[in-house]
Amino acid sequence: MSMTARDTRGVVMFDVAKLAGVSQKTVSRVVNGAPHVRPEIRERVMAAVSELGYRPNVAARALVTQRTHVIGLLAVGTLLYGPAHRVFTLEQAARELGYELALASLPDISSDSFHHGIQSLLTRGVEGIILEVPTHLTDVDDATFGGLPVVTSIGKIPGVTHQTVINSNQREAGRLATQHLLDLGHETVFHVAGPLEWDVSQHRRDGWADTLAAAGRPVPPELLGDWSARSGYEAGRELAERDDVTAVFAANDHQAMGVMRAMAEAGRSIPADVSVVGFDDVPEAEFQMVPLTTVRTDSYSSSRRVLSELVALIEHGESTSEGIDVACELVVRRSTGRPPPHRRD
Amino acid sequence: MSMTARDTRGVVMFDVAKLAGVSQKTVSRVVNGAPHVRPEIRERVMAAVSELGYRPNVAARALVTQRTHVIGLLAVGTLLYGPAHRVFTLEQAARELGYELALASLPDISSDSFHHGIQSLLTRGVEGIILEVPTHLTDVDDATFGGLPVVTSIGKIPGVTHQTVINSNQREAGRLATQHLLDLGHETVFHVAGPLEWDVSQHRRDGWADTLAAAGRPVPPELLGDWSARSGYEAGRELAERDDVTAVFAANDHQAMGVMRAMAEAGRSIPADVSVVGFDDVPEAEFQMVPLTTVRTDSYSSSRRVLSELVALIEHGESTSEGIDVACELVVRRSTGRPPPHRRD
DNA sequence: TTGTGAGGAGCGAAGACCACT
DNA sequence: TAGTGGTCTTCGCTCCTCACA
Repeated sequence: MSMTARDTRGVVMFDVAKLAGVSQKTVSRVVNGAPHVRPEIRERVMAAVSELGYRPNVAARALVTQRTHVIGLLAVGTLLYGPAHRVFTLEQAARELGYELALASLPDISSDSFHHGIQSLLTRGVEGIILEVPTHLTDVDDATFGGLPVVTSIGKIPGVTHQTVINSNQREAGRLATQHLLDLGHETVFHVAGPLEWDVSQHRRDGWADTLAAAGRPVPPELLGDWSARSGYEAGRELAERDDVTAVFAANDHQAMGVMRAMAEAGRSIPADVSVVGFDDVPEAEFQMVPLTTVRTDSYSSSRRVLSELVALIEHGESTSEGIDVACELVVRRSTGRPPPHRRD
Repeated sequence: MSMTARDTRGVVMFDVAKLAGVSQKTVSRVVNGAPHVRPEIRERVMAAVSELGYRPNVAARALVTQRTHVIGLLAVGTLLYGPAHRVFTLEQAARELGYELALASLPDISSDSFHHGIQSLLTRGVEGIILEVPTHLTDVDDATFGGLPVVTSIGKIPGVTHQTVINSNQREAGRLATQHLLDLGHETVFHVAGPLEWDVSQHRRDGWADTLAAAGRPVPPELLGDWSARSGYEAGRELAERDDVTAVFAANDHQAMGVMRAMAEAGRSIPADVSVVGFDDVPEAEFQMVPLTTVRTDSYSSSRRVLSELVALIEHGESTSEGIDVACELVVRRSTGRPPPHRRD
């Protein structure tokens, strides 16, 4: 008589022990790969485990070991390419290190939902927290995170001790994009920023502004987008009205697409009349009707760094390194070129 | 003397009880909103809870209640727009119903990683499973899922009893797209399908083929993509070589973008020479240099349906409904138009 | 002695049951 | 008798202690 599926639920260690003719403790040893078990007995136990379809109860284990092996991720804007991509690479990195990810995606950028999210993670028993939210939300102290280690790629959080900051070099990335356009001969570069509540927006913008300033060029006021192609389109329409716009750096690829669309609609051709640079290198950027020049960051290795930092903090209570820099790279395609030869003064 | 952050970890119900001057059981009642507690005592307990920063231990609770309130999601291709979007809408829907999502994203479409994923979910103590993977992987029976309820939008799984199938109408969607192109006067429609291991690819393709057949039109062999813009581009280059191609239906928007790129490169203009329809209505589809005509499905309501089905199965052991249809809608933009007037025979 | 196994306590919370009003 | 609150047991597992080769 074989077990039915339903029965499987109720199989506990004791049942396995009984079937294998050993003590429950021995089963525990086998299941956890502990030493001091004769190979013969080990096999007998394993056989009983698979015969009964035994599966250890994580709740019971967590209760006694005081460990959950769960890492909390607090994120915003998970419907956007960047954040979504980040979630999945982090999830994969977590799995590789023997942890699971508990996701709390905030519905909006408010202090309320931030604290809600944190509470929810703490309640779920996470052992560490990854913060992928704007720092300005984090008017907090150690108590907010229940003393857990915190890792973030968005900048140092004042008042929190157990934290590591991964510098993903957004500023440098903004510099790369801008310098590329200047090198092509553009007088200056216009910028369609992301929402300024996001730290990355600020960093990319700062990189842009710094580069222009360093080159002694005028720094035009930036336009603001919300990461969407629509917002890029709207900004693009404004820019298309001015005939001194020959180069635009958008804070992400989707905004850049919107800019390109607006330019096309206004009869400005890309890159002959206007050059456009994006950010993210989304997979389809290369296959736009005008392939998009963009900046790519190594998000995989960044995620892996973030996670190994956090795991080190959790398991040894110490950080393996201080600031960590992640590489970024300019990918030049067809949407950028020399400025048009004839320009009014 | 206030508690430090670290101490917060060790606060248990008994501590709260002591501080409030009641029994542990009473604290339990208050925390769980159980009746038979005087308002006065309730408040006293609440005060103690927040003073100590008490937070219930999920593991202990799960152990005794035999409930985890966790739903498992098995998904593939989570880096793609469609699946990623689905994960986040499902996660939100789960939260709304008081559950959490445990995500297992498969690294590849193999039977091995499928079973690994399932095992991982079962070990995590999920109470139900959402399957977002190709059905052909599921050569399984009830035992595979530990007798847990299963919900899927990809089609009925043979051999599994506790399941509900949400029909997301992919076939109808393929029909919509194809009929739109025929209505515009195109002789026939070419198709760049997704990987045929994915059920949705098959359904969309079937909808396309059926429509052509029903209209008595030739059904050209479909080209195969892998969901990426690159694969769309490659298919597009093949199509661009033929001068009888005036209409293309791509199985997703990114493939459609690749097709458009290839056409542009070959000097075929859109929609004057070639019409292109995509699928998904990704947010940037509207803001492509030629805004993309596409098919949109209501993924939010679909996710909500999937989840409420599963929760009903978990909590009452029964399905609230049989097959469920989810709406889809054609969004006509600029990438489709009448076929070019002059065509060779 | 040193491996190898068994027995018992306890993790934190909830439910059955009992004891007061 | 109802409403309130407390006591004791239990969930499944791991660790500590101890017994046996």
